[in-house]
Order: sequence, then structure tokens, then C-alpha cells
Amino acid sequence: MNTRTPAVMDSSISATPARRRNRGRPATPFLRERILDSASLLFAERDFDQVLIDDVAANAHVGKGSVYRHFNSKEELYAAVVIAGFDQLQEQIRDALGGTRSVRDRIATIIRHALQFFWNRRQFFALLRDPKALPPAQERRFRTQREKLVGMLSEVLRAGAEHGTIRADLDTRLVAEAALGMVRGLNRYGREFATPEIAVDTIIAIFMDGCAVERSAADPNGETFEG
Amino acid sequence: MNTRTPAVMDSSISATPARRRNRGRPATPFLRERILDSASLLFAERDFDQVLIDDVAANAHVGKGSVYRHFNSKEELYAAVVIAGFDQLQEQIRDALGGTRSVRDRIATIIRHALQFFWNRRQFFALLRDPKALPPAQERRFRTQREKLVGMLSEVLRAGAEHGTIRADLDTRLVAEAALGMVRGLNRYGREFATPEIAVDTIIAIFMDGCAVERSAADPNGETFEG
Amino acid sequence: MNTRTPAVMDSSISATPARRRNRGRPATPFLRERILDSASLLFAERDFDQVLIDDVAANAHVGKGSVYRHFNSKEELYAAVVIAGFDQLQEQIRDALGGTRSVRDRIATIIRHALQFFWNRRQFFALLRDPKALPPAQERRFRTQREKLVGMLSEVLRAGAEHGTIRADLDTRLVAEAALGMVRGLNRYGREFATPEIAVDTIIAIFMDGCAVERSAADPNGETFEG
Amino acid sequence: MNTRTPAVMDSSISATPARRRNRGRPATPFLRERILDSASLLFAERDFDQVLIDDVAANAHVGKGSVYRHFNSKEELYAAVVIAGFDQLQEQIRDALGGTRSVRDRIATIIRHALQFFWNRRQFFALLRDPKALPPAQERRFRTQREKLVGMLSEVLRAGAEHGTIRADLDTRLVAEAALGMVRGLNRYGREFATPEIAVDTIIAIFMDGCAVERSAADPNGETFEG
DNA sequence: AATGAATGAGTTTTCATTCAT
DNA sequence: TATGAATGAAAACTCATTCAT
Repeated sequence: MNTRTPAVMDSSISATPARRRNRGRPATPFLRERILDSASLLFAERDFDQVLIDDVAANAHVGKGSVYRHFNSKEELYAAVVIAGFDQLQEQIRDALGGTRSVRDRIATIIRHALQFFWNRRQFFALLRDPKALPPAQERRFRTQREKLVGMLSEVLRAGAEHGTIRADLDTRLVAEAALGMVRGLNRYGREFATPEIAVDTIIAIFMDGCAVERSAADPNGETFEG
Repeated sequence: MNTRTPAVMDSSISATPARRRNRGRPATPFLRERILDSASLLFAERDFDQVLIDDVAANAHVGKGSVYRHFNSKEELYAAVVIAGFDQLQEQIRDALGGTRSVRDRIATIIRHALQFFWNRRQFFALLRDPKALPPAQERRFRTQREKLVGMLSEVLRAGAEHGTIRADLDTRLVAEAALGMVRGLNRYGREFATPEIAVDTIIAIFMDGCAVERSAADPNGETFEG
Repeated sequence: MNTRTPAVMDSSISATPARRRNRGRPATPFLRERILDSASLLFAERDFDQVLIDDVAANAHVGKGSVYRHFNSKEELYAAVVIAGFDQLQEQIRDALGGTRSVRDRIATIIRHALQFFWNRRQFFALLRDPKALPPAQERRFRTQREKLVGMLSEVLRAGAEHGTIRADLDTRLVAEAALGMVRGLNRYGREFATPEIAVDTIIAIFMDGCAVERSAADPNGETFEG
Repeated sequence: MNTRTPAVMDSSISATPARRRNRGRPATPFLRERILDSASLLFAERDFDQVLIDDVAANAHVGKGSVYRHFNSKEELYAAVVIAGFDQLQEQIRDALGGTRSVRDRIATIIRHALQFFWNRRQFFALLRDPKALPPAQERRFRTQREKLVGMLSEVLRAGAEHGTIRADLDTRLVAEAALGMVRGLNRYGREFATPEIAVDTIIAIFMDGCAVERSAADPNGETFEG
């Protein structure tokens, strides 16, 4: 597992113009990374409005102006943080998926890594709260990143359904979203009652086998209630 | 030295009789309700900080001062909105629970009503995002209200487990939170792909029976993964 | 000595139109007086901005609207309070002056009454602080009232000078203002160190005889220093 | 679990050497002074509440934010103005006192400088009006500053009494306050009738020798009036 | 006439962003 | 390029005044 990924792979979001070589003062190495790390830390633990650019700069031991040299706005910085985070998470999952054998295992792997990742990043989902506040370009990138994560789970489910391991009567996209919803729910409201490990086990247990002792007769047609 | 007598300390000088009702300008009917409705609408669709008291007032066709006449602060208004909402939801659920026969039905009822309720109140949970922003008294009321909802589901689960209908190897509190997490997940990210009805069916299907075609061998002991 | 003077003698400041007899509901007796007394009390102890119309109304056991029925604005109410106060003080002084025999005694009487009067009305002078904030009509009345007080002392001094008891080399107006300045100074800054009685004695001692043990040689020509 | 290493905690990675001087935008020269001057001017002629930070900023040709960059609050700005003023006045007095020979001269010097100083700072004392409005720390500094001024005069009086030049039957603190009261009185109400020079002469004449042509028989025991 | 509900203009302060070295 | 000083738009809240009975 890659323990330290360069924060952002895709520089199209960067405020700096295409590097002109050998002109003027060279950029201080890692300065962008330091800012991004500082912002990641702060955005992970506080709400968007509670994070001041001053804090980010101070925490990165960097001048405030430098933050704006590298990111056009606070929103863009936030976007970069989240995108980098999702990238990192996806890479972790991809790595871990390599060692799995069964569909069940793959599903559990994705859920486990997602929960572990967000457990210490309580505010990470927050950015998706009010997407209207974001410029459309960032908004699209956000959705894209999130959808890649959903897509990974969705794809595993689809393959499982095809393979006959996973029930085929439900929309895989919705199911994947439901799974991530459980992750988010316990991430936010389960912290006082459970360790992340217990939270993961609970989610996987529900997700795979459900809570009913006996399966619904109507199943797997999904006509489960109001019968 | 001021030898003047305090002018009026005894009300016998007053021309008005003891009855003090119906004096002054009568309260504009439903003014408080209009403010609350306006706030409900705005808080439901926007983030706390994105809702301006000016907007609330304008939207309610009411002076800004009136908002502060009826609610001491923005936080208090927010609290009133949410508490009223939770009260309404709980009442709905309690009513609906009366007509249920089985545990499965009761669970489905709670989930269905919760999802329906929040489907048009996307930002309703936002209030619990940054509890530090709220005065402790409100904070407690919020928690209490939310916990009542979680508690209803939790209690049904506990009864089901006792009764042998629901698996007993999981913490009911966590399971209830996971269910509400799914509700929230599809509420937020399932809107484009599903009707609320389909969302409800999907959640209940997963929650009761899980996604696996065959149940895990280790089940129902819950020690399913990663040894 | 008159212990309870009707608050305002001159009704031209009143907001109520000329009394139309036998039309509509009769005015509640003493309502205006109650408001004025309440305002006197509050303005005497707090700064203008710290006194809320709500406080005045509540303290008078009167509706807020009634305050505005009787006084067009907060400033006007303040003006009425101060004018009434000055009236009262002047009447007291006039009464007391009747029993005096010497110029010296008359001066002492004025100073003593002024200090006693303001000792419990710390904020009374405040209204003269920023006269620009007042409508010109009130402003003129203020000045007039104050000048009447200054005038009383000034007149006694002038008579004394004529009579040969008081030195004639100083402008009586300035001297009178200086005396009132001492009153104000000890009223504000002497409270913690002296009783009003001691304050009065100190002021009179200085005012009549000065602080020097031996009188200035240049005196009474007033060329007292830089010699 | 977050295995990422905290990005930068040691500054050895920094490109900038240890010397951290002269970095960033240099402070606009005299900007703080401009704000202070502007505030001095406005606070001198208007009441605290009548002075808006917007005015201070505009008057100083400075952004409003800059005012808050240099002073944490309106109160602090006020405090700075007054403290600076008192400091200036005291320094003037101390300098001038160096050239004096007699007690009489010293007293005159203090009075003259005080009056001259406040003549163009009409509202300077306003700050002490409602001490409760000020944070306790500032409040204490205010009192301290003012007391230093009173103390200077008080001390001269005490020395004079010891030396036999000044009557010893009065409390020097009260006498000093009375003198400053005269200064304040003529500063406020004598402007239309006298130049500052005449005002000073009048005050000193009264203060040293009193207004009576013949000294009170009871003097200097001070038990002059009303038995 | 008397009342108290309703109103909205006015002010401090914060903090993202710009700018001068 | 990097920095931190300078800026001003934005928003919650108060309270004098108005208004409907």
C-alpha cells in the first residue's frame, strides 16, 4: 500500500501556469504539497467555514499569498484536497483488491477501506453538501471522483450478479450508494458506540446477509413489504 | 438631596383595570408559522450558513425584526425548525406503526417514512454537522430528537431480536444508524436514479435480506471477514 | 421647599395636540408624569444609549406606544427630563435664596444645591455632550435652561462685585462656569473620596478664598502667573 | 487508518533561510499613525457612539480592515487614542515643570497645559463616562492615565502645603479634581466667551486666591459655612 | 387613548482575496 | 516567486419608531 501519494496527480486544477523552465526564481520545492497537506489536515477535522486560509498557511509554515499562488480560491483548494483524498483512497482500494479472491471479499475490502479512510476525515463528505456553492468545473470534478468510488463498488456488484453470487434484482448503483450511506452513517453517528473495526463488521454483515433471521419469502424479487 | 417621591410604585393610580388581556396590537395571525415555514424551506435546501435571516424574513413576507421577535437567534430558529420536523416525523411514524403486524413491517414502516420525510428536506441533517457551532442547550435538544428517531428503530430491532425474527449478533444501535445511513445516502445520491419508492424498496431489501445470494457460512455469528 | 413639582411646566414640548375637550377617550391621569418620572430615574443613572424606550415604558408600567404618544422621540423625552430637572433645581435654589443674607451665603447656596442635585444624577450633564445630535429646537431649550442656572450664579457674582464683596477683575460668566465645573468635577470624580457635604465645602472654600495661603501680590489685577 | 506522514514539521525542507525579516509586503509607512490620528480627531469632536469605524477608516484614507488589523476593537482603538493623548499631555507638563521656580508657578503650569490640551479635544473625557462599556483592562488603563494627571497636580499641592504655601485644610485629591473640573467647565462652556488664555488666567485666579475680596474669617480652617 | 406587535435602518466585525515589495 | 500587509463585502442583531386594534 502506498503510504504517501503525491497529493494531486492532475495539474489541470493548479493555479500555476505551465512551468516555464529556467525563468525567474524557481519554485520552492514541496511548497504546494505542504499547503495541500495542511489543508487536508484542517478540512478533515473542521467544517469548511471553520477553516481559515490563515490557518492553512500558518499550519503549512507558508505565507498566505503562497496559498493563492497555488490555488485560485478556497473552494479550489478544498476541491484539490478532496480530489487528492479520493485518489488516495481509490489507489488504496485498487491495491487491496489485488489480494482478494471472492466477490464477498472484494465488497468487504471496499467497505473497510472506505470506512477507515473517512473515520479520521469527518468533514470529508461535507463538500458535497451544497454543490451549488462551487464553480461548475469543480463541481463536475467532485462528482466524477465520487462516482469513481461508487463505480468501483458498483462494478464489483455487477460482476457478482453476473456470476450469481450477488442478487440481481436490485440496481447496483443504488445498492452501492446504500453501502456508502451506511459507511457515512456510522462514521458520523457510530463513533461513540463502536470502533471502526466493529463498524466495518456491522456494515458488511448487514450488507451481505441482512438483519432478518429468515429470508423473506418474496425474495429475491424484492417485493418485501406492504404485502 | 432628592426629596421627590417615586412617582408610581402602586398601580392603584392606573386607569386600567386588573384584566390585562387583549391589549395592544393583536398578534398577526400565523406570523410565527410563516417564519417557521419559510425557515424550514430554506434550511431544507441550503446549508446553515447559506441561509440568511434576511432571506427567511423576505421569504416569509415579514420584517427581519419579527424573526428576532419570535426567535432569539438564528441558531434558535434552526433548532425550532428541526425539532418541529423531527416531532412531525415521529408522530407520523407512531401513527403508521399502529397498523403494523410484523417486525418486518414495522422496520419497513420506519424506513419508508424517514426516507419520504427527508426526500424533500435534503439539508435537514446539516444541523448536526458542527455541534460546536450551537449553544449547548440546543445541541442537547438536537441530539435528543435525533436519538428518539434512532431509538424507535433500535427498539423495534431489539424486540425483533428477542422474538427471534431479527439476528441478535449485532448492536441494535449501530444497525439502526446504518439503516438511517442508507436512507440518507439514497436521499442524497439516489435522487437522480430512483424514485423515493424504489429507494425505499432497495433499502429494505438490503437491510432485511442482504445482497448475497447465499448467506455467509459464519453467519449469524457475524465473524465474517478477515478472521 | 417644594418637594414634588409637576414635571414639566411648559407643554409646548408635548406631542399631544392642544387638548380638545370632551372628545374620545379621556387621557389616563398622570400617565405623562409616570413616563417622565421613569425616564428621569433611568436617564439619571445610565447613559443615553443605555436607556431603552422599552425600559422607560416597563419602569413606568405603561405601554411603549404611550411613550410615543406623549413624546415625539427619545431625544424629546430626554429633553423633557432635563428641562424638568433644571426647572426643579432652579426652583429649589430660588426658594433657598430667600433665606440668605450675604453674597457669600448666596453663592454657597447655589453651589450646594447644584451639587446635591447632580450628585444623584450622574448622567444629567451628559445631554449637553453632543448637542449636534439634538434637533435645534431642543438644543436651544437646553442651552436656555442651563444658562438660566449659570445666570443665577452670574447675577449674584455681578451684584457682589458691584457691592464690593466679590472681586471685579474677572468675567462673571466665566467665573460662574468655573464654579459649575468644580461641581461637575467632584460629582464625577470625587464620589469615591468624599461625601457630597465635603465636596460642597471644598468647592466653596476654593471658590471664595482660593488655595494659596498668601494672596498673590499682583492680585486683584489677575496677572497671576508667568510673572 | 491514515498512514500518511505529517507532511512538514521540520523546516529544514524550507527553501528560505532562518532569517525571516523583510518578507512579505512591507508595512505602509505611518498607516497605524494615520488611523490613530484620524481616530483622535473624530473621538475628540464626537461622542464614542457617533464615531463609526467607517468614518475613521475613510478619514484616514485606509481600508476598514486595516483599522481592525491594527486595533482589535473599537474600544481598543479608543483606548489607544486616549492613552496616547494622556501620555503626550503628561510629557508636556513634565517638560514645562522643569522651568518652574515656585509652587504657584507649577500649579499654573499644569492648569495651563491641561486646558490648552483639551481645548481642541472637547470629547476627550467622554471615555470615562460609561466605564461599564469598556473591557475591564482598558478601563483600568484609563483610570490609571487620568489618575496620573490628577496625581501630578495633587502632588504639587501636597508639597505646597508642606512648604506652607498652600492651605493644608483641604483634601489635595479633591482640590486637584476641582481644578480640573474648572478646566473642563471652561473648556466646554467658556469657548464662546473667552480665549484659552483668558480661561487659564481666570481659573488660576480663582484657584489661587478665590473670588471673595476679603477672606473668610473662619479661614483657613475651612469650616466656613452652615456651621 | 393605550397598547404591544411589527418593522428595518444602521453598525461592528470577520476573513477571503488582492497587492506592493 | 514568496510573503504578509491591506482591503471591503457581507451578515447577525438591536432597538427606535410605526401601526393595527
